[in-house]
Amino acid sequence: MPPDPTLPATLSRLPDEHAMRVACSNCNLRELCMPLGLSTEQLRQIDQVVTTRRKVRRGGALFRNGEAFHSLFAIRTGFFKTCVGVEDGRDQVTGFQMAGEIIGLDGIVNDRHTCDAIALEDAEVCVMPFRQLGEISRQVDALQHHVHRIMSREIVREHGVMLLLGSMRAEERLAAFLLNLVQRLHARGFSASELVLRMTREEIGSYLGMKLETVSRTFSKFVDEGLLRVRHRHIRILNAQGLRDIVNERPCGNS
Amino acid sequence: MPPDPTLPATLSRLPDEHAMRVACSNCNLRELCMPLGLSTEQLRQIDQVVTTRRKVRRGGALFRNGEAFHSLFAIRTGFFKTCVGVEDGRDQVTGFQMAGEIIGLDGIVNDRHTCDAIALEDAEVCVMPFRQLGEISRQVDALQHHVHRIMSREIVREHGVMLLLGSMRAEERLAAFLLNLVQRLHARGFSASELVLRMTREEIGSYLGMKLETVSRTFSKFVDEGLLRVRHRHIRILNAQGLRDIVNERPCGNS
DNA sequence: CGAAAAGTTGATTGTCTTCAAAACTGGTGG
DNA sequence: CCACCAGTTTTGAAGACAATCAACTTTTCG
Repeated sequence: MPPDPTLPATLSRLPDEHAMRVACSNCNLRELCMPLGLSTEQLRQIDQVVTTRRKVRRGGALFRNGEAFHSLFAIRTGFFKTCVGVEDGRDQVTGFQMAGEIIGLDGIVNDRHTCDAIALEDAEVCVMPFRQLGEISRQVDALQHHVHRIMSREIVREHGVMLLLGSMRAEERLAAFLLNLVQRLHARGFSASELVLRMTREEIGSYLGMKLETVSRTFSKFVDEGLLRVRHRHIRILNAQGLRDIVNERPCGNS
Repeated sequence: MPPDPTLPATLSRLPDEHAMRVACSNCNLRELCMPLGLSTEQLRQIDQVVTTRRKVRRGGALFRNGEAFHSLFAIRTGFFKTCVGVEDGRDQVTGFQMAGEIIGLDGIVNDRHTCDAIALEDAEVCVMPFRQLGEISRQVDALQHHVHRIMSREIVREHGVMLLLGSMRAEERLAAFLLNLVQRLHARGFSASELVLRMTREEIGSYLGMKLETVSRTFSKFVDEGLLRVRHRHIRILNAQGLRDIVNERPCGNS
């Protein structure tokens, strides 16, 4: 099946100025996307994994449910959400992705994407054709293992989300969400206590399995308790330990 | 790393009568675990992926959170649950696995398992040392792709669970769960309308993010509505379309 | 058989959703 | 520059759904 022309993901592409010269070996995000401790020869091979880059405007789709799968994408800049939609209108955000993270793993199993990847701000990604990735990972052990680790990490992350959705209450969910977000941002050189949300309350709610009103109320509650300062999408964490306590303290020892 | 003797998963091992002769090439489950359409030469190589088998008694652990990761496991017989536990006692079942399914993918990322795999009935698994799997998949393209597909399938499955946990109500969750279970059993030659649950109401509840009482009540409701016949763990589906309608019908068109 | 585990059912409570209204934000164009 | 509008966010009140607490039954297994 050719991609549906009524929903051209290409609309969201910015004009590629020129064929952009890309090389992982020079990339400052390499330590996030690629295995460490490679020889110069291996680095040279790795450079062949990424052929091109692609820009996606805010609101645009990197790929959509149903589209043919060809490549994984490494996020260079910007912020994405992935969501699975159901024909009946139900919609679930399955994750938020930022620089250095890999997106598109869902498409491998059936050569077809099974979720939408939407840019929450103007973004640029490295395109990694999956065929080439497989070929080169057959030559570079470290790359093969790296691909396995990335997929395993995603599985483990989703276990965490299942724990969150299956057994936490609204406050615990939001606290865990904020701590996770700020920790990932911190690992990328941003503040450990301040963050700007790239997503709406509704998107947060969809991810956390709660309604946008509940998200908003819970933010307000945290503010009242002196845990956060919230101004629109700008969040400052005033008491990180307090948030951690909310996540970990079982209110009454139940499962 | 040798297995930690303080947490001997080996306790649950049944005595291996002899070194069991194992060969995927003769296995009747091969089509579930392994790629299709292999040459005889490739089949010969694949036979080296599985070195041994291992038995696990009902209630025993195939592996536990924190144990060193060495191998993936293909289930030959029996039924498992995987669950992530938190020190504070919270516990979430992340999946139920049956014959032909692969278990242990969570351990790849940090060379350490991050969940428990517990046998819900006496079981036997094929041990696939991950190192060998990587080596052989470098030689057999189809195997490499197969491993990628297995991991991707798990990611997609978990997306489905997130959708379930994040946006469905109790009845929808249980209906979806039963349909999924019976569909997988049917694919293995069992009835399309009858099944025996291997897990308790509490385990179902943990997986579906609801309490055991709610699981029980929802079963009763389905019985009242003529959708099921339930006797203990023996379930007969009387109206599969009715269950599908419950999953798909949005009660009032919301998200 | 007897004890422990698993399952059912009822009554009550609590959390989150729903519905509703108002305030705020940011971008557009007069 | 300001008014305006759509989208987003906050907050309140009422209601729904599932959790909790509790009692009892049934099943399983040593």
